[in-house]
Amino acid sequence: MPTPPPGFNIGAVERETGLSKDLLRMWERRYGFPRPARDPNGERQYSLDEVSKLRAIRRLMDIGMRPGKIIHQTLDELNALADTRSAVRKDEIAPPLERNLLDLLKNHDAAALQQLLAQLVMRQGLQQFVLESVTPLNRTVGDAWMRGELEVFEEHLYTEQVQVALRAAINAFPRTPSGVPRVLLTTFPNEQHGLGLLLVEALLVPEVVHCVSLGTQTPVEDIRRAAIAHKADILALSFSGAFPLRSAIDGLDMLRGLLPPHVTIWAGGEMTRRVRRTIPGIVLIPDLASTIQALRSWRAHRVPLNAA
Amino acid sequence: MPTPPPGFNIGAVERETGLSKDLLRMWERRYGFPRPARDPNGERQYSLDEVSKLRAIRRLMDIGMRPGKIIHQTLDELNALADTRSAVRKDEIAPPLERNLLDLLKNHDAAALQQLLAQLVMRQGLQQFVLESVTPLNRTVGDAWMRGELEVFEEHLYTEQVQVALRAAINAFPRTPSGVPRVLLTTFPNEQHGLGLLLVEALLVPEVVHCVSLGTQTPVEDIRRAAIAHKADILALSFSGAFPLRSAIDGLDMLRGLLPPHVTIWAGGEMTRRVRRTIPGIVLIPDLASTIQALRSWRAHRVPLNAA
DNA sequence: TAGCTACCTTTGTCCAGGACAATCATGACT
DNA sequence: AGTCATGATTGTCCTGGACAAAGGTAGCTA
Repeated sequence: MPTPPPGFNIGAVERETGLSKDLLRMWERRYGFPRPARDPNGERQYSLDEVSKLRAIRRLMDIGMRPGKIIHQTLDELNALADTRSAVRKDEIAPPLERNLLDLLKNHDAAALQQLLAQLVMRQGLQQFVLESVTPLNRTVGDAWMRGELEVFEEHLYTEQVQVALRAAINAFPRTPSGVPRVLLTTFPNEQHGLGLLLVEALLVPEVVHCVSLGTQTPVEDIRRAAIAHKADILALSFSGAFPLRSAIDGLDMLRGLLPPHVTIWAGGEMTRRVRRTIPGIVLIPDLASTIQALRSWRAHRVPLNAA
Repeated sequence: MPTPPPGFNIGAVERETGLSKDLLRMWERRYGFPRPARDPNGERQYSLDEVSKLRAIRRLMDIGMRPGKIIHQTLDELNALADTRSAVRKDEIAPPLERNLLDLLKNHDAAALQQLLAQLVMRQGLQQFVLESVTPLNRTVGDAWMRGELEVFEEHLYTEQVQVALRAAINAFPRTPSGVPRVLLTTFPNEQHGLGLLLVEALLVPEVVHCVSLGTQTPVEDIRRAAIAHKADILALSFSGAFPLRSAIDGLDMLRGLLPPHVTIWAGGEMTRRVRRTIPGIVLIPDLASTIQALRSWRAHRVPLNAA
């Protein structure tokens, strides 16, 4: 049994793209794409090309395009479409940092990568590191992966090394159990990406905020209990781009009803860009920089109230 | 519109319990549970009780029970079942460290917990900390959680804090890019638990080993590429107790075939206790202490060969 | 005793195709 | 400009059938 990568079954594609099985079948029925091969057992076998195109479509939908309009374009056309979106960025001089990073990743030089990140933290300070280095680097790595320029394991290595650098830097700050506000960080079930939590923590810790992270995938009911048990002032939830919008909004609505009104709820991460309307009682954090604004806003409104 | 908690639709239950929609419908057809009410539109509306019981079933399945055997028990009986499993330990005198830890967790005192762990690392050194403190504490927390004495979020907090302590301690060691052997750490897809990787890394780093971790869930083909790209001497894979034995063995066999023979493969974690026979070309690491033995063994056999 | 094989049972995922509600887009009307 | 009705688009849920993968057992053999 030498070669494992002949095709993806529908479950694998669901995991890879974040598009539900039902939806994949529906698109096939309605639009004729994707039209995967079938294995001897009649089950769909998606090719790598199909999965790549699905990812590209997913990405464009995340920024507001409708599937019916783009599903029949070729992968190249879709990439071109995505490019026009970020044309501004493209025209800039290829930033040396990004190139450097990609080179290190492709050479699998973990040590040098680690050193580069540590150096950046030192030079820029933690907050600036997050806002000005990690954010664009994430984007670079994400784009490169989308285009198939990076292997999965190379992207894993990057994520891991960024986490190491962030944890180290966060630990360098003194613990502040008396910090205000008290922020509880976690994600909903089925959200595996914890990097966002760490990024937010890295932004807050220098502001003398008391952060408690539960890691990823806490059930809603347990989030409620945790927020109360930890006397959280703010509950910060992170959602990756692939997170189903509907699930997120339902869960947020439910949480808002379950928690006392003095607990502020923040919802951040890639997914929040897809949210059109405002969600009552929820503060949306569409990008990392907004985290600090939201914190300032909380302090302006809440602290005087409590102190009075 | 505050929150109507009358029922969960099937998508919500999938999120809450991690059981797929297909599976929920299949259980209803086959076992008659859960049998949710229907809304005016004919769609399933699961009650909170049903969701709670589903969660309990899921927990027991995670430790190896089969759904058919337990699905008709009441919620109380299920909790009792979880109890019997750790009855032996119940009788033992609870060591003070364990009691202390559980108290801190139930008081949600993240700061004190953090301090306790940091103190233990200092006092015992990293390796001893892992072997003599973390291992029994993990067990304590796991048992308490199974018994329902700990909330999910309390268990999450513990895991998170241990990770913080371990990362900090690992970072205190100098990077050793020239360390030998070179160890690559990761897990198979569908294995979300990464704590085991960190524990192994914590044991190896003091031995001047060069560790590169890819985090969790790397596809087999990418593990192969990563091992080659990183020139790994040892590939260390971690499996939690719930990991399907068959998948693990197949994956390991395949990897063994894909990798050159001079790459040693270690398989560790709870799952390995269930492995009866030996797997050709794979070194089983049934407990953490064996990691160090395996390392010594590697050094005894391999280094002379390479040096010769 | 330990390992293997064959066979039966249990369990989870996939399939087809129908239905329908929520969302989006458009255009007419105030 | 804003608001409302209308029609098209889009995603989720439904039923009930099929089947393969994993677990478990018993008998055979070294």
